[in-house]
Amino acid sequence: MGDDPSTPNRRDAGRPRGASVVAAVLAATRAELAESGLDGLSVDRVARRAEVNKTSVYRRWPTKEALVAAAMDGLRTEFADSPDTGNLRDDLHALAEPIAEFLSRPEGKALARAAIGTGATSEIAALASRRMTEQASPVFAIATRARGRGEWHDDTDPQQVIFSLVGAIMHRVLLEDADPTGRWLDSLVDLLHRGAAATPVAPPDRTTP
Amino acid sequence: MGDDPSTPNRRDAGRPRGASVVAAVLAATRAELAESGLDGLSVDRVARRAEVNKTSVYRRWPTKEALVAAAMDGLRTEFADSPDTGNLRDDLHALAEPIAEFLSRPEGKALARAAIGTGATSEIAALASRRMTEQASPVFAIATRARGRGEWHDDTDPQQVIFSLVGAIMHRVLLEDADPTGRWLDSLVDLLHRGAAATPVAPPDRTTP
Amino acid sequence: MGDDPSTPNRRDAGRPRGASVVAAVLAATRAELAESGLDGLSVDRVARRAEVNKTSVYRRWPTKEALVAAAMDGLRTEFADSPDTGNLRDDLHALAEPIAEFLSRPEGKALARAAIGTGATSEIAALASRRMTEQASPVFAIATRARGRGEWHDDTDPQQVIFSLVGAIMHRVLLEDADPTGRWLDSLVDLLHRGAAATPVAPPDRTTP
Amino acid sequence: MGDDPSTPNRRDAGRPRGASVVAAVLAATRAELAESGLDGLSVDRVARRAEVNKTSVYRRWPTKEALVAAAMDGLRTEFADSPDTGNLRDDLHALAEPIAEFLSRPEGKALARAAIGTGATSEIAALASRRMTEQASPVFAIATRARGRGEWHDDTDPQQVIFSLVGAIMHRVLLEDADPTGRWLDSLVDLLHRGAAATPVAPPDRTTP
DNA sequence: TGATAACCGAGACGGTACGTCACGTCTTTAA
DNA sequence: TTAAAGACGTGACGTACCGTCTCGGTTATCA
Repeated sequence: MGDDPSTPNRRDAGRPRGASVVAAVLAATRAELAESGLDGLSVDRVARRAEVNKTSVYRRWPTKEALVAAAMDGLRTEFADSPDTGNLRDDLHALAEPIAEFLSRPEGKALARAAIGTGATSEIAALASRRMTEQASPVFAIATRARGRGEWHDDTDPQQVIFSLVGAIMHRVLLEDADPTGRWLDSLVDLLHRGAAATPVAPPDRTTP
Repeated sequence: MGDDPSTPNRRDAGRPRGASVVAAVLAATRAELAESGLDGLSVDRVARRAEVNKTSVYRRWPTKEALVAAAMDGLRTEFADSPDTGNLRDDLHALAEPIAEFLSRPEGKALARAAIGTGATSEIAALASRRMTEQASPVFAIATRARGRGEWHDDTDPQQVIFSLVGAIMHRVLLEDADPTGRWLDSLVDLLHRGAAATPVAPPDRTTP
Repeated sequence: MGDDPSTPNRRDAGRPRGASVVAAVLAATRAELAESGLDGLSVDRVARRAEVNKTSVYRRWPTKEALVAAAMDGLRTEFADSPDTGNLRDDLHALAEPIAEFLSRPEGKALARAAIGTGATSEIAALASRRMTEQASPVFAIATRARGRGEWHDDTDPQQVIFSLVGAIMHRVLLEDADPTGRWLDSLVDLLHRGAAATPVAPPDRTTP
Repeated sequence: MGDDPSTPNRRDAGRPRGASVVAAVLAATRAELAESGLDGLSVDRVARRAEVNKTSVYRRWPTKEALVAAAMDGLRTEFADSPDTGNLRDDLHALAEPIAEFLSRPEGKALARAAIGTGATSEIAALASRRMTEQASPVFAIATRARGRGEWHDDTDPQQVIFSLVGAIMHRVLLEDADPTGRWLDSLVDLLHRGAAATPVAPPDRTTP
């Protein structure tokens, strides 16, 4: 006794949490979310589906929010790096494409719905925002490159471009229930490209003399 | 059976539905919606708040959806007529402004959240879409006028302009929890104006020779 | 309108309570009590057994105590009138017999256990006391009659006689798990009769000269 | 595994059981029992109060019953020897007094309640019976002495006297929530003394010639 | 004017889910 | 081996809403 350096601040005592439980619950949560939406989501059913006890769910995730957020956190789509295609239009398209893809998937839709449905202050919305920010960050690099090439309109806020993009896609996916397919997305990117570009842009498919 | 003409085909017998009940319930619904959001909404509480019996609520609106839709139907903002300002940019701004205003109000937010949260097939989303369509319809007139003046870019789909506008505003209001204020909205309209316009647009504040 | 005397203080509004529910629940409660004892009693199980919803149970009986008390209230054994047999000893026996019988039955045992187990201030104990008092009241009549015949010992408190009687029976039934059968009860009554009587008492079966 | 003397034939290896754990747990159990009664008793709370782990409780006492029984076993009141006062009445009083005293104390009450509440077949009831039997055993000596003095009524079963005594006290303490005070106890002993005695007994305060 | 039919308030009812608590078993690390 | 720590399945707790139902009492309209 005395200045015992090995103070028993045992932080790793006790039976460790079974990894399988976490996985099963989160998977079940994602499945339920995709099927029934956020407010059709019941902890009881999630637990039943994961073949895990309700208390085991509550032990880790004290609120439904936290559970959904955790489930969504596992969705980390790898859409981080958008390549330098050499021109603004294709850079924007490369940025938009994985976002559209993500929001087309049931889980992506569910996350978006949940984020919007629960309000801006919710944990879920925060998560979604974080995701979006991660994804949106390349837009600054794109803008910088474009500006270097004289392609960027000075008055354009890069964030506004990306948010318009995302907003339009969300509108299409969540309210119109339509897919953000290739042609549609092309057209949208063209629209915003013209808005962001310094000079008039030739129509993409018609050859200019 | 029988061709008795005096058969009591009385369709309008009985005590008529009190109008006050409708008003009270819808008002209570709107209030609860603004306070607690869509899934914090309980018929029991609405009825209690309206000082009306639960049965009287269910008699008219069989589902929670229908109730919310009816409540929202009373929101008819008068944003139908956008004037002809003589140029595309201001036409677009005149179109965007009331939308932004509507989505800033608590009830507007609530409607948007509800529409998105309940899924694209829901009655509420249908209502929201209808509202949006009503509001968006002038965009075709705007496009036609602009085309007449040689201001409209041929490849631009008017719908896509309006949906980008709405989507960007929704993103700002519902996810970023920020107001779509004058400067921000100006900037957004500029962006989309440039996208929709046939020719390069001079920066709004710098005079070009 | 005006001074309407028939003020709508409708006490009988609403759907009337189904009598069958009450009966089923109380029966189930008694059965569970007899099987599992007081703290083996679960509202969940009672409801399941009665094929009634849990909420329907809670609607009427807010606590487990109240439920048990109500169930026990249905036990009103008809042991109110003890006849005048003409002598003290038989009067006492006539008083003791139905008590012993009641405490031998499973429900009687359960009530006694519950009353004692939950503490003297509980609703159940109050009920048990009431029952006991109802039953014990004839002891005063018995004492009065006996005093008239010169059979009652002046210093004896009638209540103490009845409480000794009940206490002894409870001890036998609840702690020794033995039946208060005829011979044993005879003997107990004899003991207390001698204690309560003014003069020495001859043994019941041996003839005195 | 040869006969290596230094082979750890460790029969006493491992961490020794801390004696303090037992004491702490039993003390906590008694405290909780007195506070919350038998079914307000939770192993979790006991462990927390004793600042001991739940596991350590279960290691020693596999059931709640066993725990309570063990806790009660520490109550050994020293009421074993009742002196020979030379007459039956005072012998009985000397026997009754410590019993009444024990049942007045909170722990005594708790034990009695627990014994009755858990049913006759429970470990606790067995313990209580054992206690009672230990305490009651002198009644045979008392009866024998009284019979020697011609004071004992032949038909009286000594056990029945003691059980009536105990039963009456329990009734008073557990159901009436009253103390078995001196005067009341005197009166009870008188009643049973008269019942047990061979000859009529003079009132204790009036002198007979 | 009176029957008829709908409205309305009140509340019972069977469900489902909520989030919490205690149980007793188990698995792990530290002493 | 014991102890502390805590995960885990089980099951009950008491509450809140859901949507349906059965009542009694109230208005209207129509015969």
